[in-house]
Amino acid sequence: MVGARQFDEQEVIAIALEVFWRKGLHDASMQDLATATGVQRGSLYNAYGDKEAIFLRAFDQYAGQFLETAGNALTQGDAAARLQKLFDMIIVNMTSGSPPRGCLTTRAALDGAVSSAAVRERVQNLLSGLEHLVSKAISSVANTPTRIDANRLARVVVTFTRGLAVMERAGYSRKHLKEAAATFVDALVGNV
Amino acid sequence: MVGARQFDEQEVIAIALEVFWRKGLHDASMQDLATATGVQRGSLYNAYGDKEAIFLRAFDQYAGQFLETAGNALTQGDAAARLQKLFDMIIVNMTSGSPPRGCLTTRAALDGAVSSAAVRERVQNLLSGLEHLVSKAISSVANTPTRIDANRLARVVVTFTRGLAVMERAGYSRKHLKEAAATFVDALVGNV
DNA sequence: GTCAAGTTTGACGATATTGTCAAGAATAAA
DNA sequence: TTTATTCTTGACAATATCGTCAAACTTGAC
Repeated sequence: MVGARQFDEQEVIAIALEVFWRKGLHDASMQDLATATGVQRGSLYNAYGDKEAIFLRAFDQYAGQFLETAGNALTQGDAAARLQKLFDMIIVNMTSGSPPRGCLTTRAALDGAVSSAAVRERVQNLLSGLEHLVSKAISSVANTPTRIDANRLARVVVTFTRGLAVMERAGYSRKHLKEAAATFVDALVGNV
Repeated sequence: MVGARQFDEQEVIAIALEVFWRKGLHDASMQDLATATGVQRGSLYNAYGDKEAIFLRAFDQYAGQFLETAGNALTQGDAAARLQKLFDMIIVNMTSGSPPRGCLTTRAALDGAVSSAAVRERVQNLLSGLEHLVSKAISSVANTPTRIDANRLARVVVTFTRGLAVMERAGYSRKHLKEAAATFVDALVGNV
């Protein structure tokens, strides 16, 4: 191919992910991305079309990593331990950095600029993917009789993770979030 | 007082509340507020100073109504019934309108423009106010032995309400949200 | 080396939004 | 009715975006 691209796409998308994570899809400008990546605005437009396209690439990369990590967290121990590990992972994920960067997915879901069907779809896919993992993890624990349907329970768990993301933005520390998650697991276990 | 204000402040704030509810603090412009209220931008600047000041007035009005309604929902029946009523109220609140307007508080918490300490403080106050109401409602139910501390449980309940708000933005219908809330209550009750 | 194709660059016009201000209008008090 | 005070109005400058484009540049293929 002639006229080769002058930048490393992997790196640019990775940096864009950080920018979106910090500022959100709406608040991150093309100039922000250009400055952070060292690639001029015009080049980014040429390579990807628009900001949303860059976001979608970054989000897809993030979603893959996230679901993989979540899947790993959900493999060991009984139902309570699995959920606890999942929450630990998610809470660390959203409270890392200084200041904490929050949850990319939740921010994307709430972003006013999400008139875009594509972004909404990615968010839904990630959440339903997580729901599926949780449901499998719960129902695959051999000796845990489930009074409540695993799918419904999984939806509650996913919804609670979203709640944690909001509470983080409201000012809750990692410690507070972990305490809330522990209480949640404690309240559920033995009654499912 | 000479040079009297030409508009009804109550009405302007009420309309501003609707605009912020629809668009969020960040996305609603002064021009949006001017158009919706019929009051010119200059007059709004003169009367309130800036957009955030208008938001704070609108939010304070909203928060008062919200907590009052929440308090009413939490007064009848056993713990499960009270929580169920609270969730019903909150879900109806966030799924009203077409398209659904979502949750003002959650949007404010996630809004990128919330570098403002004042807005964050209002959000925290509303959430802790709700937490307090829930805690009181749970612990005041006479014959409900609480294995888990009422305050901790209340925090979990509030966190879950925030999760519902996110799921609504992700595309969940009123029906889906009610089902999730019912499952949540079902899973908790009998194990608290 | 030459060349064609894709990439980069810097500038341009178009919008949108903010906050301010001077001049005119309206009002309640004297 | 006069007057002082406050409000309203429309325009202004300052930014910050976006998306586009022609010209220059780079690169790999021939």
